[in-house]
Amino acid sequence: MTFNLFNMLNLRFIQENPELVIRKLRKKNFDASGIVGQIIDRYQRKNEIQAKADQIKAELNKLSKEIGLMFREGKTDDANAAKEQTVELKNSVKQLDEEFAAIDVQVYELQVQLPNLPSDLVPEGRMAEDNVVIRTGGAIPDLKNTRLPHWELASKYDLIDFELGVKLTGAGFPVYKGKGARLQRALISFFLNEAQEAGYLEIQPPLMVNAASGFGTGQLPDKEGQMYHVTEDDLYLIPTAEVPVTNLYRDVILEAKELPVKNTAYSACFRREAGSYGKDVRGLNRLHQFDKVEIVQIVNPSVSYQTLDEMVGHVEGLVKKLGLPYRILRLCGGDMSFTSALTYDFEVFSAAQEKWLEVSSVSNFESFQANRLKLRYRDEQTKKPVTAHTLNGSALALPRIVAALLENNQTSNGIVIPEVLVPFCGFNLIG
RNA sequence: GGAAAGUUGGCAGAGUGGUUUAUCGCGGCUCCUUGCUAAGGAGUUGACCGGCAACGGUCCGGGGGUUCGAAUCCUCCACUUUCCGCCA
Repeated sequence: MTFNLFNMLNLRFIQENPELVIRKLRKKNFDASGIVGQIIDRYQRKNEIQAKADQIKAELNKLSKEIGLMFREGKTDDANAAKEQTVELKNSVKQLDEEFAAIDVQVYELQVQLPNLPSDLVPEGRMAEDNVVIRTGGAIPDLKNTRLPHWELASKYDLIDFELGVKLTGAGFPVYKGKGARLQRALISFFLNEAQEAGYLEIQPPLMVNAASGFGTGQLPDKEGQMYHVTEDDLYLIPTAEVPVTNLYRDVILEAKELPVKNTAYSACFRREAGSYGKDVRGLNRLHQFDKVEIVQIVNPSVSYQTLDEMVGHVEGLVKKLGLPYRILRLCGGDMSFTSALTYDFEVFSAAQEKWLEVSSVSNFESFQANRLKLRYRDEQTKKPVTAHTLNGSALALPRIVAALLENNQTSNGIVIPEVLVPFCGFNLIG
């Protein structure tokens, strides 16, 4: 579920802690030594230019005011003489402003190249194999040799029609039918109810967003190719509800007492998955359109790691209630997303494919996203705006959950529906 | 799709070239009053950048321009609202 974002570290923090930034990013296998040095150099130059420009602007402002007074008092000659003085100052300001704008772009371009700093809890490592399993739960069922993969079960019980989806749209857009469709609806309701009970406010967001929103969460400009783009109206289909929900708080200063903000949203998610064809795309394993319930929190920085644990606990509760065998991984430096400070992935075991499937990714972004979003809260003591911490996680994404449910719960009588879902879908067996 | 009007601080809403340092109000905050009492009075009130600070600079939808000086004039763009048309 990881979807790379593209936000940024605070400049002043980099300036004050260059060694720390370099050391921490080494864990993400990122050599920041060059960029950090350049940023500090450019940033310093930028500040020098601003100081100079500000000083000249102050003089100009003062002069303009005086000229106004002279005209009013009829001292036309004095005024015209003063006018001539402004010419040179204006030229200097123009030159400095241009230089400032250019260097500002340079700093920004360097700044956005730096990934978020990983938390100290992040394990060393380069790839998925280096992720650390921190917890496992549930029992892997002992299925007979007659076990079927979910795409065959979907066809056998007429739950999901992949070919019809191809006819209507294309690969990766399945059609859910009958009990297959009702199971989808039941899962969505179950996940939303659980989130509501955990204190999350339910949001029903637009499924299309404008470029400003795509930019706010960082899909743009870097990941443009991953989103479906409606060029006629310049809108993007959302790849996750995280985009509209997080953007609710773009350019917002919250009151301290409003924290924590806890939002949940169901949405269809659309991903082009460009370049990811090949293995692991069979059946429900990787789709262009899928359903997901997302949870998002905006919190005071002092409690964000506590919140992360709470969110992991929430997701763990869901997979437990569904009776699926699962494991929780703490992602290593090399496997984390660009924006995350600490990420836990949830995987469920799909017993016919005999594979662990990622069904959730829960991350603390600390202030990395909030910096880009200009999402702040007003500190109760100082009354000044402070960058908030943001976290989000899938709770949960449906397709792989369905895959695992179908495969793990198959019996000679049919597919047994987990008890928690029965009130939502109205049946306990697909037979 | 056609036409018109708009976009100013948390909200509302003035401001058509120079004490605008953006009016007044509401809301918020602080204090006072507690015989105007489901009230009254006084004061205060944004963000961003630089600076230890004093302070300076920037911001009136966005970009460009005119001017000694722009919320105000010119220009391009975006968005919103209303009416007409269409329509779940």
